[in-house]
Amino acid sequence: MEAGLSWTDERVALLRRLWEDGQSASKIAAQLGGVTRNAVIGKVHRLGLGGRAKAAEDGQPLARTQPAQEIEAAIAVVEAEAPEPVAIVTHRPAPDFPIPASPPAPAEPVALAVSQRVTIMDLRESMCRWPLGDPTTPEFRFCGARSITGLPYCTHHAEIAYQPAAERKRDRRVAGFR
DNA sequence: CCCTGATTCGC
DNA sequence: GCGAATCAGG
Repeated sequence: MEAGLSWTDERVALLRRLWEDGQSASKIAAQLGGVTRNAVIGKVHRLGLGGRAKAAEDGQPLARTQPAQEIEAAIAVVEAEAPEPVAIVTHRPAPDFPIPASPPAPAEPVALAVSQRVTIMDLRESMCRWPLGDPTTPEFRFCGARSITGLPYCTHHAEIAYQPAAERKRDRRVAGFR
């Protein structure tokens, strides 16, 4: 996949998604990889975009949790890839999702029996969509383990994403972003 | 000086 | 069509 970078349908779909989300050109460029912000801006104009929900110009990007954005971006790509409209899971993570930018722990001894790590290109409907790493880098991956049927996550990450309110209120969100 | 998008124009 | 260089602005 790291072959000839160009404006493939997938990359254009991701570009559209992120741009309309209010992401800056430089951030989009970083996320796409292999292109500069100028390239992104140029493409945006050629696509006839250009106007979007102003809010990120000098303020913050439109809210929404980070994971939600990555997941939506992934879904956008998956949709672009799919030959025909398949039933796509449009789950929204819990409001108080763990923060991706600063993982609880730097690294752990890899006790992960469930984690293949896949890029956006290899992510399939049956795979866990849990984001791993910094989405602004090319190293960004998804968990990729077998997801629970009907849910976007594997058993492990589903536990984190769907914490019962009862347990959650007593900060039981140790599992963090791994 | 950091960043933002907009425009131009050689390729 | 593409994107570096450049411009204008915060």
